[in-house]
Amino acid sequence: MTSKRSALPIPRGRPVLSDAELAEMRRRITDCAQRLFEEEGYHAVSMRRLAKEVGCTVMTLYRYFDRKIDILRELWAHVFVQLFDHLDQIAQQTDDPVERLHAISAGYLQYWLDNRETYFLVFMSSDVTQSDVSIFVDHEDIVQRFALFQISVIEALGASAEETDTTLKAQLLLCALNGIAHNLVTISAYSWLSPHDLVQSAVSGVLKG
Amino acid sequence: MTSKRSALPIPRGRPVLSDAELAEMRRRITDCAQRLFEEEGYHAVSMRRLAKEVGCTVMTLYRYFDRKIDILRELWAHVFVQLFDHLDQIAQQTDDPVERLHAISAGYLQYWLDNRETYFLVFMSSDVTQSDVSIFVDHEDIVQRFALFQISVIEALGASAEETDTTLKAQLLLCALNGIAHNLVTISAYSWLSPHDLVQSAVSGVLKG
DNA sequence: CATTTAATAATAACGCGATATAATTTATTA
DNA sequence: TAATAAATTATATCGCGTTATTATTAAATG
Repeated sequence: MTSKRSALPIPRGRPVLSDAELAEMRRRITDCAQRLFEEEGYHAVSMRRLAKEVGCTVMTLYRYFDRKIDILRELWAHVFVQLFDHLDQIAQQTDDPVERLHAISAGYLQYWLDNRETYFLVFMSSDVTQSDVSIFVDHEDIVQRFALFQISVIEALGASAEETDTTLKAQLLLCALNGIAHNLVTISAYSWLSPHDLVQSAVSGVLKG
Repeated sequence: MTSKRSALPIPRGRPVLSDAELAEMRRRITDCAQRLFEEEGYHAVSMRRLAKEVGCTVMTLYRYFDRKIDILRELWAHVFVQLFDHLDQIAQQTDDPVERLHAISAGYLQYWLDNRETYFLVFMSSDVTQSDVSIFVDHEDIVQRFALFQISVIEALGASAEETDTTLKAQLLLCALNGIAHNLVTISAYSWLSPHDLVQSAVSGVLKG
């Protein structure tokens, strides 16, 4: 069936933006935003300024994004793609499963320590008032890539792995890594032990605990 | 020696605010701010509004605090005092060191899960631009109270404890707990396993890893 | 081409955090 | 009490995110 039963409303006037057109303009905006945010920081770049750089009005920005923070959220996907591409590369460089788990864990943490600004943008820029912001809701494909950790945990545990066990261990490892990153980045004045030792200990705890 | 060698500048006019006066006014402001922030949220309360409630002008607020966020930072100390008073109470309820470590760890996490808004205020309200904000720099007394975790780790490990080892383990445990809290609070839409299991696993990993 | 409808621009406005400046009040000394 | 210097007020300003309104432009149809 290609035709509907009831009469279709005859299209008049300028048509609504196609998905492609919509995506293209959103891409133009986020590309520009990414460059500016990285160069000058999220808060330093105003919507007025971004509009000028994109070559449109502020109102047009608000047609494609409800809020400024939504433009940033769009960039988070880019960040995680880059991060996990990097981790995949690391994972390929060793055949020993335990060593591999250590390597990607260390790589994950190092990424955030090497990109503090990005960490702030991803994990600390949500508005306090909108409490229930969940970062990954709109990006199922990104969530999928976190499976790398559970897979690596399973392989590192070998035959001794149980189903629910590995989910728990993988989630805990991720929480621990995020916690280490968060503390080292935000409470930088405190005399933390080396990231290397903390990661090593976290992985060991997951494997032996 | 009570007198200085060079001539003291003769004090004329209204004297500078004493430390006590300064502290009192700061206290008046933070008391009022705490009430308002808890009732309506940090961003919902403007400096103009806060000034009106305190009974002064906006300019006076800015005399006692450089920025709005500094008023909030002052409240963080209150939060941690309350939290650790609670944890001390928990710690007293059991004699078994391992059980005690589990209990305070669970209590620490539960506090943040029960006070999500507070968690946001403490851990997620720093401005992205001022990257190097370290939360605890000004509150050495608060830092001290985190020693509860290392002490508990040492007691739980018993004779097998080594010096540097316990520092590492205590730091890792705190990172893991903060990571769990952060993930569960901010990425609430994801299907995390239960906080109880995550904490239990984190503590086990620290003790056995 | 005329009509229609969506996209965009242009403009103004609101409350916000923050800053600057000029009164005015307050608490001290001579 | 007069002079003085700090605290405070009053007021204006700035750029910000965001919203609203109105005019203009662009792309389709008949």
